[in-house]
Amino acid sequence: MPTELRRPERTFSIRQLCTEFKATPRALRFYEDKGLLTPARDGMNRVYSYKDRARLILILRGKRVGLSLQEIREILELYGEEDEVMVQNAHSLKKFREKIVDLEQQREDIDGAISELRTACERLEKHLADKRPDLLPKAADYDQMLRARLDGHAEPVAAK
Amino acid sequence: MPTELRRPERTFSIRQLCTEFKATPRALRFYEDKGLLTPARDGMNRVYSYKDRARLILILRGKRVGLSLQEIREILELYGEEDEVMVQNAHSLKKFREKIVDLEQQREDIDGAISELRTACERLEKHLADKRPDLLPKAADYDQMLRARLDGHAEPVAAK
DNA sequence: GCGAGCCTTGACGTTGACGTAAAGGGCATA
DNA sequence: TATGCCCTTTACGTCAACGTCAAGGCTCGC
Repeated sequence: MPTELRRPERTFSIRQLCTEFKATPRALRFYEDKGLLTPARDGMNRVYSYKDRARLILILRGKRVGLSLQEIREILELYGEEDEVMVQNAHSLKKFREKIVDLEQQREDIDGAISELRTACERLEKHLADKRPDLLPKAADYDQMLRARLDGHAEPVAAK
Repeated sequence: MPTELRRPERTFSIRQLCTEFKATPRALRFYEDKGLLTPARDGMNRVYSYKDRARLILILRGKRVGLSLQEIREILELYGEEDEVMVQNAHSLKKFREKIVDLEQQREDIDGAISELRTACERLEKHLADKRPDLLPKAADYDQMLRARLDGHAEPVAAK
């Protein structure tokens, strides 16, 4: 086989995906149990396709925004059946619309929480600066941490 | 007593707060157990002050953005002790900063999720328009629903 | 041929955030 | 005085989302 087995038909082992996304095998199997993933098999072993990987990305992001696995599954199912016996999909549509409203609400909540945390931080900082200036951490550290996180995250986690 | 016992010193029963914020008595007692609320007592009964109510609002919002009760408690504690024996608060500061980064990440996730859900909705709508136009819900309904939610929400839930 | 290291399938344990049922007290209205 | 309705505490149950063994199979390298 030639060296070019790059993007298109690549497959992944469970461990590859796990280290790539900082998940655990147990979690991936659990998602499979719940019908969110259905990787192929090579004998006994799971073989994940690029599509599976894409689904996993969606799953993880869904989780981060607070969707239940159940909700995530419903969304994912939409991207497959496309033209199945869908009569009750009017129901799905309604639920999705509601979820959008929820998420917009959540966005506001987050903005609020962020500004509150910022305030709390400022107060703490001032307090510390007054009484225990020795304990003040370097601001630069956080700049660095922030940058580090903003690169990686949902997209492949720095697979070293 | 005069009819004006409005804003300042008002107190609330557990049920009042529950119906106002769509919580359950069990939940409020649970928060108390965990040290997030400490309402006064009238004999055996809990009496919530305006400050307690404010804390409750923060608790509920914290929950909506995915904070654990533990984390929420730490934030709330900051708004009271102000100048206690705080040496390890440098640690809190660090944790809050990290949480801010988390939340900013989460905001991005939500934006992504929203646009994905919108796409999903559009596809579903088109599909339905094609095959089962009879099932299409009226768009106006959602305008209404959206408005209804954007008024109420974290602030008092329409206490009818 | 055998240990290391990957994988598999059960099956039970855990944690957080409550739900739910039991047993009782306090006040009001019929 | 009895019937509700609200409150209380104590205690056990539940649900999601895994974690954590246990027991076993494949395959590589030596």
